[in-house]
Amino acid sequence: MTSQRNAPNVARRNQSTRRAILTAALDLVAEVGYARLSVEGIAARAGAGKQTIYRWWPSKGAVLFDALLMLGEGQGDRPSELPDTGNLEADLTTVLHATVEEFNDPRLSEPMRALTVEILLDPALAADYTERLENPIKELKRRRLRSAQEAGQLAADVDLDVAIELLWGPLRNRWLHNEGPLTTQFADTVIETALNGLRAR
Amino acid sequence: MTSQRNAPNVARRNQSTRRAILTAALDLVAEVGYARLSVEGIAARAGAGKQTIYRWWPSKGAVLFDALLMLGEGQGDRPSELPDTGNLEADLTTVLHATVEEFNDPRLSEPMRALTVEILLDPALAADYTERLENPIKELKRRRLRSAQEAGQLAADVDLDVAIELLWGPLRNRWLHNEGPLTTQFADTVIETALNGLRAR
Amino acid sequence: MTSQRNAPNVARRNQSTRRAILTAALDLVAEVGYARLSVEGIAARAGAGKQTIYRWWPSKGAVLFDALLMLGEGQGDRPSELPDTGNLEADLTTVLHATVEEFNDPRLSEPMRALTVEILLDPALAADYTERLENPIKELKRRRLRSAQEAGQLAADVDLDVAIELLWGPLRNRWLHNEGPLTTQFADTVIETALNGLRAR
Amino acid sequence: MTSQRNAPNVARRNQSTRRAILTAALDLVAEVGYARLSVEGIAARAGAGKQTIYRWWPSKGAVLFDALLMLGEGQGDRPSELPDTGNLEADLTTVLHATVEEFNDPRLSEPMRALTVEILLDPALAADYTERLENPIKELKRRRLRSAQEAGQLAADVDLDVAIELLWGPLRNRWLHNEGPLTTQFADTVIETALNGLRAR
DNA sequence: GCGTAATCGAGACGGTACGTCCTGTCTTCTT
DNA sequence: AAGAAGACAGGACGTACCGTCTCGATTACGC
Repeated sequence: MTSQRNAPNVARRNQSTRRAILTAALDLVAEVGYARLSVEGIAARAGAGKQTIYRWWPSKGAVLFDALLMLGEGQGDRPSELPDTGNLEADLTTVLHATVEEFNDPRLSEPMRALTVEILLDPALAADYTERLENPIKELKRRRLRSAQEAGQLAADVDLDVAIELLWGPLRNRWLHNEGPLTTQFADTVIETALNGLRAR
Repeated sequence: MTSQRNAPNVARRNQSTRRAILTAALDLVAEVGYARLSVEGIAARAGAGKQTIYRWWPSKGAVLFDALLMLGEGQGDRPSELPDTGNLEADLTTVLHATVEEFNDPRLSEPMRALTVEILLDPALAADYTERLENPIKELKRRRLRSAQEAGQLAADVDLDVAIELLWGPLRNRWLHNEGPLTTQFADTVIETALNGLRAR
Repeated sequence: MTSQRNAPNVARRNQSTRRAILTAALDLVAEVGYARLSVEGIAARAGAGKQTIYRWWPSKGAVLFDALLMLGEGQGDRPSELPDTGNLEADLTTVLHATVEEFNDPRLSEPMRALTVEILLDPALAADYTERLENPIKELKRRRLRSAQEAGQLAADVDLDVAIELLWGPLRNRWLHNEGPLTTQFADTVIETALNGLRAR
Repeated sequence: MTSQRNAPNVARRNQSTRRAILTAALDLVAEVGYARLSVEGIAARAGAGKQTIYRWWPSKGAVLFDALLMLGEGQGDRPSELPDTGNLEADLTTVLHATVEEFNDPRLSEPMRALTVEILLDPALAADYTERLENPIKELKRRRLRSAQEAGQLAADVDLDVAIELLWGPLRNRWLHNEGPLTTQFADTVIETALNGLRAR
């Protein structure tokens, strides 16, 4: 979280403590699950005082959010563009297969589910999440689809946000609501069905 | 010895207390939101003892679930079939417009969001929900789509579950994650796009 | 403490828990001293929840007060009169020697010092203490001195409250402020000096 | 190597900061009472760093002690002798009336009560206090009483420390334990009773 | 129609965690 | 070096709920 109540002096922040807290949060979510995750537990595990957590984060959800961002930074990801080989279907397959993999990795999946739930309960956190993660990623998707549209691979009158929802939504839903196994084959079916439409022709 | 600790005598159950508890749960979710809903609060509001709640429901999520079912019964809904006029697109429009309306009604929407969150956190509740609500409803959808398929309005090789996801998923996602305004126009766009597919032709 | 904020149901009070808490308070004062005594510590030692303490007592000082009263009850004391043999000086000697003994018993002395300090800081507790302990005891003293006055052993115009202060005050001060050793000999000197006065004659 | 961690260079001490801290301590005791006095609060009020306080004083009681000494210095008191007109009773009356006045002045009384409490809890502070304030003052009292003894106004066999206690104790007790109104009349009664003794004659 | 057994309201209880306050130490930058 | 500022680990505060557990006081059956 960037915005704070009373703006502690960020320059003096102890970075190793920050890392210890974020790591502890990830570890604990993995170990005991989100429902039993507590600020007290994170502080104890990190060897930090509770006040140190409350100084920098407004809620345990915000800690988890930063922890996930840290995880991402570590992997050097945050690409500035989605792949664009000129073949939309192939590129979507690449991207969604990677997503399937992430969703199936408990190290990522557990804290992401936890964060998602927290976001459903905490509008402030939701706003932060939308701004810092969802919107940028959605913009990447939008750009890729616009490029496809210009290349004539996507119908000109398609609403790109609806297209994004048709392509990425089903995967997220299966994951979040445990509505079935997350397989690359499912991703393939979704892509094909969304591109071709349901209608008989 | 048939009687167990966990087998209270349903016949003796006080129905007016039951209703008071479910009503209190709905009222409180509306008033203070899900995050601040507590069993203690429900009991106090309902003029009931906490034990009475714990005797009949395993969690506050289960109370909320029953409360929503009660809400539904009152409206005499629970149709045994989705409308089937022979025109799939028209029927989908009818159904999804009704869904839009439900999602925009705070009396239904707030407790439904709360229940959804609880389901994400509580596998036992999730199983109950899947069995008692989600599966029956999904079966209705599946039947309507199968009928369309047989009538040649849907491609023969379409996976019906994926089709359901493409048609109903975007609405639920917008609602659950507050990702945009829930309008009948959005529903129309989704239906059209899903039926026709994204591909230029 | 008798007066409570929101009057919990005294009839349902768990007496063994009450005793456990009071005993724990006494033990902890003896072990770690008053400065490090905490409600949290008492609860932990007693195997009780903190709320149980806060339900029945407004402060740790009040717990300590009740603990001391319990200690007194156990010893079957709380005499309804001070000894009155007809010989004032002898009776005062008896009483003050007993007081010296109490002050020199760490089991009583430590919690009493702690309570006294707490009373200095907490007017509500002070009022309770005055009403339930100090005033009754002072009345006993007053009665004994009045009897002596009527027997012609005390000057008729002596203010009894001042007399009490001259006789009992020095002992309490030595004890509370650690101003010297608490001996029976000191008590004797005080009695003699107070009775005879300072003036040369 | 002479310099130690615990030996700050007194010569470099910022006197205006020292005064600001002592003044803040007095102000805060007056405003919020002793129980809510905190080092943090003093530092904030004084515009000083907490470390500056911890560098020069071992406890908040010590700060309060110095603050009171500062208050005394300002009034130019610290007499080297108690008044000795040859009339003991008159001189005692003069002195105790002045004491009554001090105890009734909240500017002095509040921090003195606070300091007294702190002394009861902190043996190190108690030792300091005894050495720097109590003993010198007691020596003044002892000298005045010895002079009276030599002048034949006090019985030759009277223990001077007990006499001091009989004369000054009752006033202090009334003040510290709020045991009644502090009036010059009370002081007069104490003096008279202590000098003449309780015994009928 | 009368015990008797379960439900019910009430709420005390042992706990866990909350978010806040303060302690005493430490670090950093300023004077 | 001392000082202002304030982050930090830690401990305790007093509160809110959890889920379990007694308590009488109503019920509503089954004999």
